[in-house]
Amino acid sequence: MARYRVGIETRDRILSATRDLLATSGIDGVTLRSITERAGVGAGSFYNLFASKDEVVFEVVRASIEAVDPDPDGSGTEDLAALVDAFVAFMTDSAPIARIYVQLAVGRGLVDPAIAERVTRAHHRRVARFAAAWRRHDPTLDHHEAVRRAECMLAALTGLGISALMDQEFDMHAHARDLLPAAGAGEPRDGAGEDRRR
Amino acid sequence: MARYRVGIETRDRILSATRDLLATSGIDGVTLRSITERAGVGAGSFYNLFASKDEVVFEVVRASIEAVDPDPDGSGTEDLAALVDAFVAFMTDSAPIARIYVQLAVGRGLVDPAIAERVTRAHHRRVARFAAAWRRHDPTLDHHEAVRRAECMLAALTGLGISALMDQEFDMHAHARDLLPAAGAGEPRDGAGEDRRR
DNA sequence: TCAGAACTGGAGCATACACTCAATATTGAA
DNA sequence: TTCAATATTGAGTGTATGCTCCAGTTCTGA
Repeated sequence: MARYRVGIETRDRILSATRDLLATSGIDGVTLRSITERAGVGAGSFYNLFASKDEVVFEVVRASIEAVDPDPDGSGTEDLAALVDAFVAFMTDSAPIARIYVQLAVGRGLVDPAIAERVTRAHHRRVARFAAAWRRHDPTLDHHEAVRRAECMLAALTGLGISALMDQEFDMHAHARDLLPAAGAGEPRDGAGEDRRR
Repeated sequence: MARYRVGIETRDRILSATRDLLATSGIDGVTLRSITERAGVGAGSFYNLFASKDEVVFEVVRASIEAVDPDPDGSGTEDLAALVDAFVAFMTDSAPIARIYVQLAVGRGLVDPAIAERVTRAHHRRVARFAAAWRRHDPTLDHHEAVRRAECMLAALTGLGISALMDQEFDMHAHARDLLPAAGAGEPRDGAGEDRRR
């Protein structure tokens, strides 16, 4: 059944109230009451427009993550530094959204198989992008080694991101830079093989 | 106040019931009711022995972490490999409890300041231990550089641990080994920049 | 103009949860 | 044996949640 104009406006108000609450109070700050109060709407109106509370939360998070994708077109030419910078930018510049994302991915992904599935798929896409960038950086790497380095790099970035979300003083950017291979060399500074400098 | 023998036994039953529930049903499966039912104890007895539900959950997680500590007495002689192995052992061998730990630390630590405080304190202790091990490994490192390496290493381990919890196929041990400095060398294989040695 | 679809608020439902308390029983040192 | 300290019980309290229901209002297009 087609929506009337007022219905669409109400829907937008609810989405925007949810977005604000997620940013300011985290995932636990979002209750049906807080949403409807902030949106200035009754519970009945809410359920006239959304099937459940989760539906509106997922919709907001989905839209927010899409909004900060560094390469939504998938042009596939970005280098390692750009990928790392994009990750750092998401974690630091979009901290409130990043916080929600991490809470959903880790806090609920470890419990809810449906969420785990979504998170794992996104993770594998990211690993593939990092691995491709590794091979552009050093064409002698075989596939497995590139994937391995990508996984280690992403793991380190994830851990650093969590540190940054926990501790406002933490300089994620400085730490993340050290994960990159030394400038001009074909060798990584991070977790690869032997000590090549001797 | 000293406990009577029966009180200590009841306490043990509660701890063990909580541990079982955490392992089998995850953090959401642990309610006061489920704990007391499984332990065969009234709610009042529970609160005679523990201040809150959280307290008993934290205690179980703390004990599980301590159980894999390579140097419980704090003699300060453990090397990097032992620390890394302990972290990996906790994440893989005690996966159910590790899952709880990560959910608590990340899922709730990003929201609840009291939990954030605990997590941050534990994190700093861990950084200090890793940094000390770095300096034992390579006495020429200055304090800051050792801390930096410790932070990067722990961040990477955290990220790898999350991957391992999400994906049962993920070989955390293999990845974690690559974070260690090459055997016999004073140089790290991981994210330590060469530029700092000039 | 107006039928009927879409929308509205908010009281109230069912449920779940952590936690309290006052009465009663058990323990163990002296 | 005494008795203060400790342990135990479980119905009850207070609070919070997501969601339903529905009588009344507003909107829209034919």
